[in-house]
Parts: sequence; structure tokens; C-alpha cells
Amino acid sequence: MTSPRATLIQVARRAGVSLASTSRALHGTGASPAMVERVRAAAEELGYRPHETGRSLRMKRTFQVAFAVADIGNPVYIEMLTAIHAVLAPHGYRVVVMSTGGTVASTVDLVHSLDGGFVDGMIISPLRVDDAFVTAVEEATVPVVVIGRSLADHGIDSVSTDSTGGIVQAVDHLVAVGRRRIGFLNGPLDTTPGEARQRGFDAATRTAAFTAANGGTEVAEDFTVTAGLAAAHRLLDRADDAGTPLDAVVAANDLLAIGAIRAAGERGLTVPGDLAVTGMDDTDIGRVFQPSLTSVSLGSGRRGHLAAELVLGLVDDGEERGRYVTVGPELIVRESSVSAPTPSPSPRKEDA
Amino acid sequence: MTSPRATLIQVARRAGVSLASTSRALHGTGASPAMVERVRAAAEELGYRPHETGRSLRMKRTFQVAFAVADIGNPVYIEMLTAIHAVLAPHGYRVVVMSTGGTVASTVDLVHSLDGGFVDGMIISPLRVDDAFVTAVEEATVPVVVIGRSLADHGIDSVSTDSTGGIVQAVDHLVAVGRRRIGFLNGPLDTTPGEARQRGFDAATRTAAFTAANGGTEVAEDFTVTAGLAAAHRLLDRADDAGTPLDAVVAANDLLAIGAIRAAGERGLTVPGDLAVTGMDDTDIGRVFQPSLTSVSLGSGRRGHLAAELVLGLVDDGEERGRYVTVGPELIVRESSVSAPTPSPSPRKEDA
DNA sequence: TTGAAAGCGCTAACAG
DNA sequence: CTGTTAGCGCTTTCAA
Repeated sequence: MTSPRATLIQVARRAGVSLASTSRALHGTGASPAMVERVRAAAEELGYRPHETGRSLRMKRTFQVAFAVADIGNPVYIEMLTAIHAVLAPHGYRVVVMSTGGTVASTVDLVHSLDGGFVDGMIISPLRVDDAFVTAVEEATVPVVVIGRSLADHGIDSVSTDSTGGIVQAVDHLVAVGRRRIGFLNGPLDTTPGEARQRGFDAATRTAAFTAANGGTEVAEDFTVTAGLAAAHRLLDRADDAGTPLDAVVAANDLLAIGAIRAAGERGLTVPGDLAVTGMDDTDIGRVFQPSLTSVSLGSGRRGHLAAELVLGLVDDGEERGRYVTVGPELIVRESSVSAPTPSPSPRKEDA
Repeated sequence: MTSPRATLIQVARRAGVSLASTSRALHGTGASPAMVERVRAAAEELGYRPHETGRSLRMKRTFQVAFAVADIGNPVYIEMLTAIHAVLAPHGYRVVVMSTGGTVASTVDLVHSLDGGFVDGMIISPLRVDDAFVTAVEEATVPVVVIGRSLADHGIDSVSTDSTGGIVQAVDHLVAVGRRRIGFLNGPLDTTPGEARQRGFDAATRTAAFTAANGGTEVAEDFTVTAGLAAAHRLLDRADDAGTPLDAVVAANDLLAIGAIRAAGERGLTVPGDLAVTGMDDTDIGRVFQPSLTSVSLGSGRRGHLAAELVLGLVDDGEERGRYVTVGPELIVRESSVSAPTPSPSPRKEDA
């Protein structure tokens, strides 16, 4: 029942020594063994716990790091959060989750809120990067690491991936396994990922050897299964009408890919027999799906891990700002793109 | 580039008024319009932002709430986190994520760490509830809301569900749709959910009318797809050997259910034709799976929402401790348990 | 090695 | 309505 929390000064009195000595003894620096013992005992008796806020005010450090995303609940961000937490917690940092989805109007406001000084640093994965955002980050009072496009030339620590190249890998793979007519199922083009992935598909099908394989692009309303289902039907319809039916679909993420697989099912097509499908992000859901989903991993966990290490360097070790690190895309081939099936799911813990 | 952060005293000087007046003017309480205008202007010019730590120390409030779970990354907890964030953020509270998976040795240590006073309250969903945990929560210096078993009789705010009853619902449903021999695929029995769900299956099959339907229980090593796959094979083997093959499997969560569906596939059984399967937790993954998964929702999001409201009442409105609220289980019938298919997936946003 | 004292940035008595 | 002052709990100079 809400015990009255002992303060350092109480411990000092109990031990019969000064406040300063008490602090030093507890911190283990520059105190005689006798003093340490005496203070430790007093602290123990009173069940003393240092008050973080007092500590923070004095030390000008909160031992907190913010992780900001547009939408928690998105599996990709969750993987990042897990990784970030895993590297930060052992260093004594708490992770504060922030989201633009809630109250804060914009990403820019979110960055501005850092001036409140409630965290020592921030990791942010913005949907869009514009000038206002860059300026806000440049002027932020605490170090910020951006996951997404590289802003290293602005002196902003960044960790990025290459989703453009990832889409190219997917296309190459499908051609390599004998597919001849490949459609692209993308999400909204006015998002950073949508735009980058479109570039990938365009690039992959631009070379003479592949141009014939371009079965067209269809844009889903968002990056979800239902949107993917509808858009996949449009994509397949279009190709059928043109008399050049598709034998493969590259989707801009796993959920769209699952939508495509459902669409195939509704049309009586088998996957991968009649239609090969690839996704992107290598999510849990794709791993356990039937057929298991060939997907381009963008190393969400790895990116989170690296971002956390960057922020740690900035905050703990006074590292110079503006470092830039990137995680390459990796194609994970599973059942949905090749007729000879591959090993099975790699699941994860669950339940509550 | 790390501008030097203006303090209240600087604003006061700039406005040529006292520190106190500045604080009041900014806070909007008990200051003349002229004063407010004057101070606002000065604050604006200096780009003033109140320093949260100073504020916290003085007000004895951090405007932070902790959410503690064993394993972030677990979809059920994520749903809770999303809901918690959604109700807390509009009230100006930040959410600090804590996990026993990281450094902290035990749930009890986690609760003890609250004495550091870095949050105003905590929501925790413990794996196991023992005396040490209860004592820790009772003695905690900030209000704690427990998601899981009700501890209201200890004066601890709790939000719970009824997974026992949920399993009963699943069994009833399967019998209602004509299934005659139902196996139970559970997770480890030494966990709170494993234990509760086992009770559910036992209870459901205890009545005379249902006892014949009990096709036995098999325990998976953990609540994952791969563990479920292996255990499902054992469960089905056992029934086959006994000459009474199963026509239905109730799984203790969605991932185990997916394992069961895979096992069925490997044995040439169709779902739901030859084998009906139900899960629990109503996860995204089950919603988009093929066949879509009949699942007992335990209202993870709702429980998170309610827990957040409880903690808000405790922290903001000085509500009396020890309230108790519960969320009933709800069976969501989809394709995996009935031959006539039901409406399609309800997905969610994704990508980064 | 120890103690006294200052002060981090803020709000809330208390006087005027 | 405004200003002066104390003090939240802690760490860290500075002297002794």
C-alpha cells in the first residue's frame, strides 16, 4: 500500500553521515569501505530506491529513448521495437513508444516535443521525409536516428535498406524460375516505400531482356490484405483482357501478397503452380501462411538493432553525428514462388 | 543542431516579469490578459518548451505509464499496447514499454523498479501470479493494474477474461456443427493460460452428453506453430491408433491451430471437411489465414483499453483502488470450422 | 575521505 | 494580479 518512499536524505540521517557521502557511497565512487558498508545498511533497512526524476534533473539525462512510428501495431515496427528494446534495456535505457496516430498532429510536432527533454534520444521511422521534417530533426535538442531514407548528408544518423533493390531481386528470382509475365502489386505511390518499390519494378523490367516480362502495375489503396485482394483481381483481369495472362505477381509487401494468393484462389488458380507470388518484409504471417510466402526481407529487426546502437553511441559515447548504415535486402525463397517446396515455418512465441 | 534550450527563467527575463508570473501566464491560471500576451510573446521568440523533468520533480508526476509484459513481439500484447497507447496519449501520458525478457530478472523486480518513480502507474500482464508478485504489487509506490487473473480481493485493480469459458464455447460450437470426436491441443500446463484452458476443455467434456466427444489432450512444448504441428500429429496419431479418429481439434491459441491445420494437410486431411479446427485469441494471422480461422476472441484490445482507463482513473482522478472488470470471450466463426464459408478477412495496415 | 552548499527547471505557497 | 521564496531529490563542485 503505497509505502512512503525513502529519500536519500533519510538514508543519510539513518547512517549518521552527510548527504554527499551517502550519494557517493551508493554510487561506489570515492568512499571508504566503512562508509560504503554503513550507508548500504541504512539504505537496505529503509528500502531505499533512488528517485529517477531527481537524478535526471541533476544529471541532465533521463535514461529514456523514444521510438516513434506512424502506426504501432504494424508488424514491421513491432519487430523494430523488439530489437530496439533488446539492445537498449541492458544499457539501462527505457523505451518510450510514441505514435503520430494518437494525438500529435504530425511527425514534425513529434520531433519538436523532444525539446521537453523527457528522453535522451529518439529513433524515428517516418512515413514521409520532407524539408520540414529534416529541419526539425536538425534543430532537435536531442540526437535523433532516422530509419528510412538516408539523411546522413544532413548530419543525421540514418539506417536504411534498399527496397528498390529488393524488388529487383524478386523479379530476377521469378524470371530465374521460369516465369514469363510478371505483374507488380504495389501500395500507394505517395508513400516512401510505395515510391521506392515502384522504382524497383520499373528498373527491373527496363532492361531489354526483361521488358517483355512486365505484366503491368496495379496500385492497392493501402498495404493491406483486402486492398491487395481487390487490386490483384484488377491486375489479373487486365492481363487476361490483353490476352497475356500473368504467371507471377510481385507484391510490395507480405499482406498484399496474401491478398494476391487469395485472389488466385478465387479465380481457380493454384499458387505457385499457375501463379507465383512474392512478398516483402518477411513477416511472421508470411512464414506460417499456406503456401509459405517467398518474401524479400528488409531486415526490420536488424535495422532496429542498428538504430539502437547508433542512438546509444550518440547518447552514451558522444559519438559524432551523421553516421549512416544500411541493411541489404535478402530474398527468402519459400513455397509461394517455386513448385518444389522448401522447408517449413519458423514461428514465434505467442499467447497471454 | 542542438539549440541551447530556453528555460523559464530566460522567458521571464525576456518578458521583464517574475518567474512565477511567467509560469502562471503559460499555464493560463491567474494572470492578466496583458501578462499572458507579454509572456506568450517572449516564450514564442525564444522557442520555449517546458522541461518535463523539472516539471515532474516539482509536480510529483511524470505523465508516464508503464506497460510491462513478458514478451513484446507477442501479437496479443501488441494489440494491448496499441489500445493502451490510444487511450493514454490523448490524456498526455507517454507509454513506457518494459519487458522481463530483457534484463530484469523477474516480474517482481520489475514491479519493484517502480519505486524509482519514473512512471505514475503501471499496467502489467504477468505470465504467472504468485504470492511474491501480489505482495510486490500491494507494496508498490504507484498504482498497478493487472491484466490476467483478478486480484481485486487484494485491492489490486484487475482486468481479466474467461479463457476457460472460451474453450467451452469452442467445444460447444464444434458439437453444434456436428463434430463427434474432438481433440484438445494445448500449450504448456504450467502457464496461467495453459492451465485455464485445460480446465475449460475438461469442463466442457465432463457432462454426460459431451464425454464421448473427448478425443484426448496433447500438450505442445510452447504456444508456437512448429510445436503445434508436432503435437497435432501426436494427437491425431493417438486417436487413429485407438480406432476413433478425430473430426475436430480445439487449439489453445491461433498459432497452435495453424500448426494443426498444417498437420492435417500433411496427412491428406481437408480443413474443415475432414477436420474442423478452432483457435483462440483472434489474431490477425488467423483472420487472413487460409482457411480463415475460427477463433475465440479474448478481447486483447478491449482489455488493454479497459486497463488504460483503470490506470487513468487511479492516476488522474484518485479513484479508489481494487476495481475489477472482465471481458467475456467471444467465438468468431470462420472457415476452419464450418463447411459453408463465412465472410472474408479483416486485415490491417502494414509496411514501413 | 568527508561535509557543506549550490543548483538542475519548475510550480506553489505566501505576501504584498 | 504580481513578485519573492522555498523546495521537489539528486549529484557534484569546493573546502576542510
